[in-house]
Amino acid sequence: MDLIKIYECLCDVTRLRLLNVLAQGPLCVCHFQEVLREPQVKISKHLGYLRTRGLVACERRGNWMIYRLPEKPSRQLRANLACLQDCAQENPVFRRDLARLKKLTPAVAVAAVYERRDCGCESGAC
Amino acid sequence: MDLIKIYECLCDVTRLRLLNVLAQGPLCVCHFQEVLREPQVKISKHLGYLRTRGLVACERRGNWMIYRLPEKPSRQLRANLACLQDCAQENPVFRRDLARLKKLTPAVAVAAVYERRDCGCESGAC
DNA sequence: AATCTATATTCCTATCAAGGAATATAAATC
DNA sequence: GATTTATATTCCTTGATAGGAATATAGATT
Repeated sequence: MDLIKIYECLCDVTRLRLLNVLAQGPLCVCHFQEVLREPQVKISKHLGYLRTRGLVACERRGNWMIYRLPEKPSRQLRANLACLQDCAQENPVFRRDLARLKKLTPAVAVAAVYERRDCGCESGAC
Repeated sequence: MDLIKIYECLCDVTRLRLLNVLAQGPLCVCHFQEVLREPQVKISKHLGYLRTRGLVACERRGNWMIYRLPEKPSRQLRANLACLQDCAQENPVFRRDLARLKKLTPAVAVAAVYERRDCGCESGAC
């Protein structure tokens, strides 16, 4: 049952945080590391988990791997992501992540990161 | 994090089915067995799992144990139960369960089962 | 080609959950 | 009090997952 797969993805804090951040727009792994303050393995593994189950998509750009929410999520996924957004509002952990996300690109709107055609990393290579 | 606990409860088919049925009103274990067509251990264990995590409450009435959704669910639980209801609509498994539930008390509205002050079992003892 | 950077994978260990068989408990009935 | 009915718990095995250390890969840079 698809629904189960979705819930399995949602029952880990790290994955919830990833999805919550992704709701603001695509992001590369190195930025997730900064935003969540979690080790690379952990971030990468959980993103992989979400990817194999269709909750996120990704695309390589240079060295960077850009993750995003799927373009056409199923009704069930859409409903649950919306519910998560609702529930995450009041939670300090999620709010802190979003605060750090905004700091990542000072003076630049969060959503604009990828319109600049790089991932925001220093080298500007991507 | 409370939210995680909720999602952990939701990532098992049997528990989803139990919650879906409970959304129609309280029910005793023996009726869950009939509705889900699953063995007693399985039903009882999953209800216990849900109970210890606060997703259902229960009350003994004679030999029967009546389970119900909590009277004052948290905002997060409310949101997720509503989301589940939404998602379950289109799923044949859930629909079949509800169909069996209705058959349990022929000529009686489902919600009326407990207003009759018994659990609907033959002996009428509860 | 050697190196660097970003990301993924492998290997390990520990924990948890599911399912079933068997048994225990608790209340009702005889 | 013995039995029956409804439900819970224990014990067992099996499979899944999380986390981290170490290593591999893939692309960019020099």
